[in-house]
Amino acid sequence: MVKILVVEDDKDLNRYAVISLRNNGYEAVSALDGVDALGRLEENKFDLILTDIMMPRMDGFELAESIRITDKSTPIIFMSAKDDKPSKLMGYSIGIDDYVTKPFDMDVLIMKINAILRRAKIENGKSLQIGNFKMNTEEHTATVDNEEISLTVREFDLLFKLLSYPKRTFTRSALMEEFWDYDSSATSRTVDVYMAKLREKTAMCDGFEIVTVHGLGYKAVLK
Amino acid sequence: MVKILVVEDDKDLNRYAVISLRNNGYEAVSALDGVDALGRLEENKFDLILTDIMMPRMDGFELAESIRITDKSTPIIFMSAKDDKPSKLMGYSIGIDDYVTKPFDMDVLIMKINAILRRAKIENGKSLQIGNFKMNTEEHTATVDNEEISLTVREFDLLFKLLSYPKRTFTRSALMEEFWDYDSSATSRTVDVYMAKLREKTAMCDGFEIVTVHGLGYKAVLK
DNA sequence: ATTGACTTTTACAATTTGTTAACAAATTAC
DNA sequence: GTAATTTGTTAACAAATTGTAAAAGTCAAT
Repeated sequence: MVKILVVEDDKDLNRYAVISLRNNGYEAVSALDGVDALGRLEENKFDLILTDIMMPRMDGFELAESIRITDKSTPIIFMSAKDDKPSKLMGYSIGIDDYVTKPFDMDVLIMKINAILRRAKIENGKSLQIGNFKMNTEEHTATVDNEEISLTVREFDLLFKLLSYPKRTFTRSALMEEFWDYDSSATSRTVDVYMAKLREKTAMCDGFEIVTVHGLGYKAVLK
Repeated sequence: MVKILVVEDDKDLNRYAVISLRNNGYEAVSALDGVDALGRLEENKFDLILTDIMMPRMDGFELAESIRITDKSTPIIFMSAKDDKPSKLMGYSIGIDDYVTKPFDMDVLIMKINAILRRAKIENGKSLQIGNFKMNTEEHTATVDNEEISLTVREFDLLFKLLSYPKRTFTRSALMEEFWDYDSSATSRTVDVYMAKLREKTAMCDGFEIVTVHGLGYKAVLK
């Protein structure tokens, strides 16, 4: 599930944005100003940040700058009543991804978010087909030659991730960071066990193969 | 040099965009309509496409759709006098990255382009090509004439480092400090063994050579 | 409480990689 | 030119990583 942080001091607008995002299949969390937002960011990892510019305590510029110090990649979209050029240029120079002026159309904003997430390669679940193998995140199903194979949640997540980025190598720790609880004490060897299970379960797949990158991790390779 | 294709039938605006982009350090090529654009795209690879919507022969929607059939990744920005919502939604659903309405401010457009290109680059890992040899850190692959050669993590790291700074000499201790654990007790002679292995594995490469700098260390030299 | 599905750990074998030592070859210092 | 030093190369051994099966742990549903 894609997580979006909505930072906006106008409670009505905040609520409207959060609800619209949820209706569009996103997980949305609200924050009322920059300071509040930084707190949320410490607790959770978000896939995108949608923030107002003018806010009490800490404004959008300061927030974006503060985020970009440590995090160069999480997409940031500014929303503001200000349609002035200096604000836009300022935002872009800090490293934001887009800018919408209030009042904005929610449908267009959703599309912008989709476009940016697609570019950032954080897609909101979908289906995937490689050779005779299909996966669907909404139904949580996986089939080989239209024959369903049962995968546990972990297996599903890991396989979907690997297949979403074929050829790209993932370290065990990267995978665990993504799919295991922050405080999980599981050994990284656990990943190996899952890979063995996945290899067994996907043995009949003709389109890909799970390859070990010795000393690093695993990757899916198309064939 | 980043190459941008400007597709716009209004010759004055086309020229203005091309010149502005060039002034901002981009290489810009102009096309007058969708058909013309597809022709340019066959000749050349572009890093971004900036296109009008309403054009004779083939409009922006058809062009974007046609591009997205084979190419899911090159960023596309629509520019149009139409500020209507259906056009925007239509564009985003085809898979464009952004939308600017005419008359647009060139400075803001430049910033948008920068933001999108930054995002598009973060997406693909660092890669490197020298002659018939390619390396990709994300995939952790190395190929000579598109034939994959297997490198261990150490070999990969060392080679990538040398090739990232051709002609620059690295001492054994500098390399070990970078790629070995700080408490590693390995002799610096170990590096020599790696260089021997790398020379053997990259013997077929026509673009570079690993050269010993007697008394100092090693460097990659382009040829 | 028991079952059953799933997750995690453990242990050991198999495999791959890293390191060293030895000697040959090349380079430099004298 | 010769000795001293540095580098190239190889192969053997040590160390680390990975595969796998089985045991143990967890947790929710009955």
